[in-house]
Amino acid sequence: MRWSKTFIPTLKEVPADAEILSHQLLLRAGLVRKLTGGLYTFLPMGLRALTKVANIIREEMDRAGAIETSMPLLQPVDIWQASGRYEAMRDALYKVKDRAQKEWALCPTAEEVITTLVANELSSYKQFPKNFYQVGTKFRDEIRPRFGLMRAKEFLMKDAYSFDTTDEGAMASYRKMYDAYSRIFARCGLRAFAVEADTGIIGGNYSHEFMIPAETGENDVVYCEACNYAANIEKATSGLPQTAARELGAAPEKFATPGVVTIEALSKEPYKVPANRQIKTLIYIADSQPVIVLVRGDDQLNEAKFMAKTGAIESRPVTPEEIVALLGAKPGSLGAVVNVPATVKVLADERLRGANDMTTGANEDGFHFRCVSMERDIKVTAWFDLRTVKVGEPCAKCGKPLKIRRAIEVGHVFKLGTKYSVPLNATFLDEAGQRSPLVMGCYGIGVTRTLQAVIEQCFDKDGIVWPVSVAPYQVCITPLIVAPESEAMKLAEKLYTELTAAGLEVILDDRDERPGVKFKDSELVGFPIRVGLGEKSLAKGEVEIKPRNSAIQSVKIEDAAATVIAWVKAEQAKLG
RNA sequence: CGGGACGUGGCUCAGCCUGGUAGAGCGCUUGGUUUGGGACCAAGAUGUCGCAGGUUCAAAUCCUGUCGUCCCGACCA
Repeated sequence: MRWSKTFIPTLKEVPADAEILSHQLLLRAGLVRKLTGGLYTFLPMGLRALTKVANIIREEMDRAGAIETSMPLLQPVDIWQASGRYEAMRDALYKVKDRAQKEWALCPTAEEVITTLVANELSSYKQFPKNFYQVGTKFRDEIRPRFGLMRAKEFLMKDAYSFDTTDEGAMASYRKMYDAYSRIFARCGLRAFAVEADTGIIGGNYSHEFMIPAETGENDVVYCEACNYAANIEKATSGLPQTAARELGAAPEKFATPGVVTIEALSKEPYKVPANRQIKTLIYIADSQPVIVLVRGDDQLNEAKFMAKTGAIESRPVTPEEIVALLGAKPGSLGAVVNVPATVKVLADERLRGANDMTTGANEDGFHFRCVSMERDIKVTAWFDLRTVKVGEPCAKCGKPLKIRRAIEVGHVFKLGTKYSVPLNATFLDEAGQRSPLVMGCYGIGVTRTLQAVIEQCFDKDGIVWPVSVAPYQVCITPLIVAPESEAMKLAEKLYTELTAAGLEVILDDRDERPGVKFKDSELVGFPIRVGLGEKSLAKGEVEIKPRNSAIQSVKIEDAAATVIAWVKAEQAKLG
């Protein structure tokens, strides 16, 4: 490809509405342009890089035994209603109406479609296991698109769905995808790691997310360097001891706390009740039902855990007005000792189990109880792990201090079980003629997001530094004189032909620009290796070879092609 | 949806407080000089100052509303 014939609108200045570095580089290197919030046009360089990522994924999916398909983007809503996700997806599901006012959904993911296919077409145990995948556009009505391609309304995703006849089979399918994912991200030049994850509305009971460490990520990951434990903070647990038991008074004792409405205020003079001896009482509305949640005063409720444990599809904190109506007191004086309506569930964090001599609100403005025992004085409906892990807490597996870092989620694997196969009737007949639901798994990779994650991880002060596996072109030939009969241009053409014939992807910068402009542009766009052809080096019978990630070297003209080919092959080998 | 910021040529921004002829740099066009790290000189083109109302002799500037963008939170590949 000739630079002058393609379209690479590089930007010298940083666009005002791009905050994070990878988003700025995406725009500055001329990979994409925004149409409007969350919607981007892929320009030639961006599309080539995106296609590279998609093809790496395809190769690894095929290698893992998955088979490629393509499912409709426009889906009938009745299958969404059948799976129960029409409700669960809520506003994230884009809906459109046709001329008959019938409602359709724009594909955010395709469990319903593939399960319907399998239900209709496959019925014998002999036909399984099967794993169907596709690489296609997905739509989500994001509350807030941001960070360029990271969270967009429309994005490219690889989604795969496995069907097995047994739980062990499903586990094996899961493992295959897990391993394929590790290879995919490594081949993209990414340092990815897997963490235990919450399943959210996709469902199932076992799940890992693949994360790219990055300060601009939207996830907090808890990890242990000693034993490799790693989990999304929405799921992570630690090995903290339960609250120590103490001598306990005969009964809860009410005392006046005028104006005290925070844990912190109660921990100070004159009360001096440390936060770890207080019970924090939170009220949520989960699927329109009020629920009381108790965590220790120095702990933070983890809403993802709350959602997962209660199975709620929607929850929110109550309003102050609702609290007064429910418990008779304003926030700051709430507790679960007295005046709790019998219909309201009380969920307590495991860390409070056995705790006594605790202090909590009295459901009366300006009063608290002390000498409260969780077991004796509070009717707990259910105990769960509901707290958020904090940095430095001991690892539950090995006791070493846990760390927390930000990360970008690029992939997610789920063991779904029969969540979709049962309602959508995807069953098989076993050897005995018995009908059972298929055991499913689903596996997603955000392709566009992965592309941006590569940029987020591979850059320097001059621009993108593509791994050869993802680069739009592997080689950039830069003649400094472009007159057709010049020695530089003739040699450039010759090299172009040789390298292309050797199977490399090459761009020839034939623009009549000053050297500085061409060098800066090639570095900004980030081609892995550049061949510079100018009068100075040609006079010595040499060309200049500049890998993007290392120093410039002079090479004899006759060795140029071989050197470049060897370099690219070596880089490819490094990525596996 | 809640909290914050911002909308002025293709891009980055100044001007607004204190109303009075719409600016700079980059980019673009033409000519010339340059030619190994984002050149220089000259001449040009490009704006309903987001939109709609209002105040005023006069609004980019003040007021009201509205739309859009970005940042923080809930959502997720």
